[in-house]
Amino acid sequence: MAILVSSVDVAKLAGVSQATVSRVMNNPEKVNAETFTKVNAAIQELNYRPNAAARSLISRKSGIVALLCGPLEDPDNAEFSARSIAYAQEKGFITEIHIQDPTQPGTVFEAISRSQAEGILVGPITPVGTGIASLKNSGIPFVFCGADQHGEHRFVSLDNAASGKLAADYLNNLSHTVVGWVGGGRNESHHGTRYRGFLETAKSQGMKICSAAGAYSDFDGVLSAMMARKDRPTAIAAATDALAAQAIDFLIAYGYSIPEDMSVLGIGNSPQSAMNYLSLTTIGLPPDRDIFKEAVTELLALIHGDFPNHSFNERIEPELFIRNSSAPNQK
Amino acid sequence: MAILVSSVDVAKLAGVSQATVSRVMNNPEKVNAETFTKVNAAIQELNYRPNAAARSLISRKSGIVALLCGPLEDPDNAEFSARSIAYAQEKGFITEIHIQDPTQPGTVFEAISRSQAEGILVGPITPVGTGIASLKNSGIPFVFCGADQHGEHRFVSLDNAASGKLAADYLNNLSHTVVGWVGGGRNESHHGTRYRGFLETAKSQGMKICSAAGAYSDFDGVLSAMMARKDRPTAIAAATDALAAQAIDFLIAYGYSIPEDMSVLGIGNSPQSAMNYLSLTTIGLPPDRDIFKEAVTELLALIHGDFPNHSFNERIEPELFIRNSSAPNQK
DNA sequence: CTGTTAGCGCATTCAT
DNA sequence: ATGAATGCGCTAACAG
Repeated sequence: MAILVSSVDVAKLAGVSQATVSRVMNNPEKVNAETFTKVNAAIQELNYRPNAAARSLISRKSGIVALLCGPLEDPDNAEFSARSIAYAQEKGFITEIHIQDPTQPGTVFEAISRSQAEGILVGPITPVGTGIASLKNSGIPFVFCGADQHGEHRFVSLDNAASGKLAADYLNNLSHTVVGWVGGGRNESHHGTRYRGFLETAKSQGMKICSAAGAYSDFDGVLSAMMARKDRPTAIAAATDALAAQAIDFLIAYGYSIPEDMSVLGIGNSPQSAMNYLSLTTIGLPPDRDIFKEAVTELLALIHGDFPNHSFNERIEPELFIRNSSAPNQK
Repeated sequence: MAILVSSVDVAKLAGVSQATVSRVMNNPEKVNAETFTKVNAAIQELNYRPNAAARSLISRKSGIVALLCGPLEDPDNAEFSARSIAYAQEKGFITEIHIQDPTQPGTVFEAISRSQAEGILVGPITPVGTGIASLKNSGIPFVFCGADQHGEHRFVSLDNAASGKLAADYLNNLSHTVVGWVGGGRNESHHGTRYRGFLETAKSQGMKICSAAGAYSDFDGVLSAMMARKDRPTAIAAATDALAAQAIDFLIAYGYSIPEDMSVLGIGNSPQSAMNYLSLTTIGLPPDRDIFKEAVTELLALIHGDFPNHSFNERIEPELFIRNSSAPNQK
């Protein structure tokens, strides 16, 4: 923010009042043609740029929306921000990003509550009660997108519990009776919800579950422990496609063939999962649903004061995308 | 930005002057203990948050750095922003992102020049002369990271020309004489530089080059055209790992085995390339170099007014990472 | 059509 | 230690 020249400087050089400079910037039609060119010349000469802070101090609008999500190294977070930013920018908003530190999930809420943002888009995060309360108290409108929603807030998301159920049902249909789960240890709310949906259904069908509290950091150790068991699983379901991909990476390194030796199932239907070198069977949104666009649209409507009272609770039924990482149990 | 309550409101409730409220926020040690608690109580009660716009209007500091890069669907851009944002946030800065629309590469520079940002980090983009000039004129300090640098600006980047040369040399050593190139048609400056380095070296070694102006959108058509030739290549080099991965995806779909039928080589040494299901031979930075951290550090030093005159021109020698997507030519 | 005036919310003198 | 006054750069009445 290097403001070297103010509208007063321009006014002096152009020999007009500061208000006229302001008019040239905002209401050009309400100013005489020759003064307009005169002022514009001064603007060019001094390379004048209006101070955004002063503007928003008056208008109470910053033109900024805030994004809140986990580290962008996680492909789910990357996709969330990529898509949301694109839509917001399309609508004329600048986006500022706040990354939640998994080791201190609470701190980010303070900064975001103090920000100049006109609205907040909450992506996949580790929920913190006081943090959500802080958001609410800030008075800034917010919408959840992708993560599970806690409390009575607006949200749009894949039905995570149903996705877990679908994963269990699918593996059960393939006759897998001992199955692993990867991702249960992560704090993101939607991971847990997916796991609970999976666990519940799998248990009700008499399947045996090896759960692994897998973080990205110690993935190999976690999966080693799972596969070292005498009754090792014949299939692994993961909370996300990225975790499923990591599982495949591990299994290849340890000599397994996919899907002959092991079936692997993801959740998310990420672009990556469709690539032929991965070809991951996964569970995700119907292709015609774009939750990122829907979330941004809702948030901007809130910012503009439209439909302040209409409800926005979109929990979307998942679909199964069968590819080459899964097969019937051979044993 | 929903400011419901100002420092004046707090002052009234606490029975003090507005200046005292300000002191409580910024110089707590310079205020009596009991007035401090009294004011704090009022702050809590009214849920007061200082207005960031008013603050930066006075201090001329926004605590914001701007990022400029291409669409985050490109993994290179995603990595750039992921890493940069993390470092900036670590240092107490909020990051706002500006995405360059490849179809209108010039427009983004206007918005970014007007932003409140204290500094700009320029990532992989399509360079536009007037845009760069606009950045310079804004008076906001900026640093290039990853992309090729144009003019006498501060930058840190892989040596893109040398990377292209290294790619050609490596394929030549593997006895490939007819080789394809993917990515030459993209506008990002570093893609072009990689291509020129590749082309020059390949030609000097008598190799035959099939260049494909590949965009992400019509990738299949472009690669089909290349592989339909009678003298189809035995190896393909790509401007980025992501393009190389797409090439592999295509080749698998068309029945090729990697590397038996075709060698594929990327540039970037992305995290993805090391995964066993891809195992992409690639060219990238030495593992001990972190250009994102270096760029952010340099930018913050500029913002803080440190070393205003020291040079920052880091063009880094590439390394070769041999994995399983490449093999000697069998023909 | 243009100039004058009055704040937006806050930090910072200067008095007291 | 605290209050009154000033101004950051700008927009929005209000006069003329």
